[in-house]
Amino acid sequence: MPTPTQAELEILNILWETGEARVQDVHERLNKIRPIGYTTTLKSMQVMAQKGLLDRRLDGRSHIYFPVVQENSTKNKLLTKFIDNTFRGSNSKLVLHLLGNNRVSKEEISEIKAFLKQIEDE
Amino acid sequence: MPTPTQAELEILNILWETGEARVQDVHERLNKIRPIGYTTTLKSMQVMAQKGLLDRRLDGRSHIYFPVVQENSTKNKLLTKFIDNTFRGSNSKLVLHLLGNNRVSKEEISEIKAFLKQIEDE
DNA sequence: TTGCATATACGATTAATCTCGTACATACTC
DNA sequence: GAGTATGTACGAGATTAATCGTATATGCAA
Repeated sequence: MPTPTQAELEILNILWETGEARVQDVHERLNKIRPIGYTTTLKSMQVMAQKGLLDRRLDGRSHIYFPVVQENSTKNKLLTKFIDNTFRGSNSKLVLHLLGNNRVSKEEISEIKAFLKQIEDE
Repeated sequence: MPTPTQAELEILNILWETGEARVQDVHERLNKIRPIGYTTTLKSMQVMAQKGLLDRRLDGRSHIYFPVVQENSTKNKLLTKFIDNTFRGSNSKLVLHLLGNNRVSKEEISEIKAFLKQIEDE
């Protein structure tokens, strides 16, 4: 299972959210964020299908694409790799760095606390 | 201030730890982790100096390199970018994902809790 | 002074990613 | 049927990152 590149992850994020979509739909959403050509989006999705990240089915003249790889495991891989590279594999270093330096909202801190409590209870 | 690439970050991590080092020293440490040619390390460090990530001074026939960019702010940038790309900018999503899926040791969880408490007390 | 060890400098190559142009095919409309 | 809109397929260019070979310089030892 290959890991997605930057641009591919953007597409996956859209498809994980919508479940499935035509190239046109994906392209419209991408294009709202940054200028990008239609054939660029198309090509990316074709490559992704070829890599096994996506699959597709015919619908009239066009294809409908959907993710093959799971959001959870994919992001986990990316996260692990990032932590290895940047924080030498230390999970807590990452979290402390985040909490200590970035502006993390109170809501976010509450969420984290609640989650820790939940883990604790198990 | 440019952000370091993958390979550059490896070098920075060494230099942040040691403060400064000769190419030879950096190369030895890199080479323990993965096979890499001496001139590759050298070239990377030259490029980094040229980019402003490192600076250097002469010491006999060789150069001694040291970081210009700070560890904290550099990792913060990388982290922010990663969260934007992977978790659409949500800090808590990242943390919940991490705690929920990766194996995080009890020690690490304790560290995180202690840090949260510390923040709370402010 | 010859030769080896240790440096630097610099160019070139390779690979991956991202990008888009162009060529086609197909369907719908006038 | 001609023209337009909407698709796909495919190849090729641009950029960036990473790698290493080769050419040189310099100091030291035999």
